[in-house]
Amino acid sequence: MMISTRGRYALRVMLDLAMDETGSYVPLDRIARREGISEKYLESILAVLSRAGLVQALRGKGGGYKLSRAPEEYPIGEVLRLTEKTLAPVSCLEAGMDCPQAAECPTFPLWQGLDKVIDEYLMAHTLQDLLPKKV
Amino acid sequence: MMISTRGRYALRVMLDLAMDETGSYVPLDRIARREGISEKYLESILAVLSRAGLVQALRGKGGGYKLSRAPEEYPIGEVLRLTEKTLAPVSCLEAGMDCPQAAECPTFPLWQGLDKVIDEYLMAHTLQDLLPKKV
DNA sequence: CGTTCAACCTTGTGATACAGTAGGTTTATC
DNA sequence: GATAAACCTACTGTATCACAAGGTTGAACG
Repeated sequence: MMISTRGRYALRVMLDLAMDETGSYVPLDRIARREGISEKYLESILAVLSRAGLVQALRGKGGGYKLSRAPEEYPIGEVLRLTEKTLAPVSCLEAGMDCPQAAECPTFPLWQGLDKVIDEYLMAHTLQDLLPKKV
Repeated sequence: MMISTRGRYALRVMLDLAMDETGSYVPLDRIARREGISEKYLESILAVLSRAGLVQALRGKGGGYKLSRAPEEYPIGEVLRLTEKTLAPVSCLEAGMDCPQAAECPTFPLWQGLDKVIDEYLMAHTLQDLLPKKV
């Protein structure tokens, strides 16, 4: 499968933070408990999200994590691209790949098309779309 | 990535056979040489395709493999589904999974949608679409 | 100033899948 | 009966995943 636990956790954590009304920092252990995810593993995921600026982190007492933007400003694809090694459906399309036989490979256009379909889908939805609507 | 060398090889082999005009059986070593794929590894892939009836195999002298249908009757998705462990983008959607929390999981519909998009794409194209058109 | 809380950083580990290898067995054809 | 080919079983090195352990730095509060 293409999207591992890592990426799925990342998405759930972002949603968790988005649902936190208060706007103050939420500590790691509370997120982990709410989502039922291993603290230590979650830490490594949040580190990435924090370094990339998707969440703001604050150390020390009263610290934790919170979103740095509004939920509708996070395309799902952006979250996943950070936490997954790649979103490409085949290795031919990965970052520094540039297969030299791509030009004459009869299957290459197929993979490009698949990649496009996936990317468009993931970039078309934002965190906001996944939040339970309160009516 | 979601589609491994295994599935890509399978597709290339099917195309290789589709381009073989003669209609007679093509031995493994010739396919392997033409496609630049390890003979032994390819063998395990063709075994699956043969057992599933996508190709016909003949043993002994003059034997080999050939397609059992016309190229336009092979959706790409069918070939890949056989050779890949799964085409599901997340483990939540895999065969005997049925995550018990699926109902309340806010991300579940997203994965269902992604799965649908991928499946539709792969089932909409056939081997025929990938054959170089002779004008 | 020192204690506490919490993020940050480095390292290790068991399980699994992937890609390929090795060698023998059966089945057609000539 | 020799040969060509598919078929079958088992092994191996590499990499990634999902986590665990333990220590370090930094912010707040009494």
